[in-house]
Amino acid sequence: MRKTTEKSKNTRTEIYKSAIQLFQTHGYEETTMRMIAKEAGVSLGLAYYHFKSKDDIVFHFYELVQKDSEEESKKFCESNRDFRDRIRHIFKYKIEQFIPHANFLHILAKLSGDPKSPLSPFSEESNDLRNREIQSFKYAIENTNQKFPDELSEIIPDLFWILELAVIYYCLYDKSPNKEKTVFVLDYILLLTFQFLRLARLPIFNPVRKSILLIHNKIKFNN
Amino acid sequence: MRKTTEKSKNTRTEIYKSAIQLFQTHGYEETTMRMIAKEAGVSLGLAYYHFKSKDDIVFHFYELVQKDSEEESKKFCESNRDFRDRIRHIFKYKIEQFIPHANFLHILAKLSGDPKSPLSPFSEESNDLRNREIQSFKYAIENTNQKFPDELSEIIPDLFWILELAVIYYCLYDKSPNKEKTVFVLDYILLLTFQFLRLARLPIFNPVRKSILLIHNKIKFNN
DNA sequence: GTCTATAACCGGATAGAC
DNA sequence: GTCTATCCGGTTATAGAC
Repeated sequence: MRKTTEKSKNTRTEIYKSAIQLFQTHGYEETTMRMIAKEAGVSLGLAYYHFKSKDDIVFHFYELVQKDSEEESKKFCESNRDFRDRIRHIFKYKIEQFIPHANFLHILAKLSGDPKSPLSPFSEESNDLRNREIQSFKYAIENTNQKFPDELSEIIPDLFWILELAVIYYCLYDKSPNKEKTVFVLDYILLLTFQFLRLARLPIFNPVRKSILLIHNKIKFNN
Repeated sequence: MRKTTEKSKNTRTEIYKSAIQLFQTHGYEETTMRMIAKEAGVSLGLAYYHFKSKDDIVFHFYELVQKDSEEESKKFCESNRDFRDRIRHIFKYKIEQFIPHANFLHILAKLSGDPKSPLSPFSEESNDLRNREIQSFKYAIENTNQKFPDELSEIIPDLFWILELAVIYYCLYDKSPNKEKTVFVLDYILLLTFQFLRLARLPIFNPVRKSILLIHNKIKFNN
């Protein structure tokens, strides 16, 4: 499946674009691989040569979103030193990327819900994707004035990754136009998070921090 | 699809048992509806008469688990007044029910991940299931000596339901034998939860409680 | 309403020729 | 890399028996 020639790459892109367009207009389930192939002007077999399954196309969509939001967040961090702004931007940007594709986002949820699927946030195949996303949060932490609870600072990126997962899930279920419910809730989720981070530095929080560290250490989802 | 006769009920049960048994031994994907029908000694058509899809069998499994754990938790609450014990028991019991079925649990995750599926925790169809589960937590709160943060006490059942959701998800992904990783982590999750509940009653937590209430009010997943 | 039997549809996925 | 033919299994349809 190496993409050596330029032509091959174009074909793959053509198939991908046809698929996404059909997903948007007809919905995922209603779109058949045969339709995708026809729309892209190629044979069914070729579609499967480039994408090993229908789901795989959605996985590719997710990869592109991931790559894009990574670059965007890096760029944003360079021009902005405020941790809260950085975090808010990472979350907001990802949601915005989802908005035009509301018609087939539920497949993301379905796929990621299956531990066997490469799209599962805990699968082998998405290790790379996950680590890169966590890396974005690590990046956001650097060169910022934000103070973190001492022992927790190491695992803050992981915690934010989990929070992001939760927000994304909520977003996938969100039926409101332009995901406005998610956007609204997000602000308060972040408010809560930062309120909590501030309190978590207090001495009375010692046992809580200990528990969190212990749990995190046991779970170790990012190898 | 009304089950009037005893015979019909038995047939349905037979199909269900055959299916579950095959799922356990061969795995969900490897088990075909034709195999299930054959194993149950009925025609393919009849299998579809009793279950509208292959997924529907898994949904039925979840219903049974839910019903069973509801009754069990009610019974337990009658003999035990300690809130922590009650909560721990609800969580543990559910995990234990999953253990023998580790082979096809990933389908639960997949189904529930799809907002369109009746198994989705936020879908219309599972409103009833969800409300009953939340009811279990409400039941656990009654007649107990546990103190709760004032304004939060109303929404504590909902919060525990979300926590349970998270634990179940972790459990579904857990590959360790007999879900021992989940069982281990669960204790610390609950420890953390109760540490937090205790702290949440302090005055410095006023703004945090406010945020939680606001978010909960906006989300309103249980209609 | 419950059940059998069988054929057919449909679409995801694969094999193998070129 | 690309195509055509084929498989496979979930699902549906039909026609009839009790």
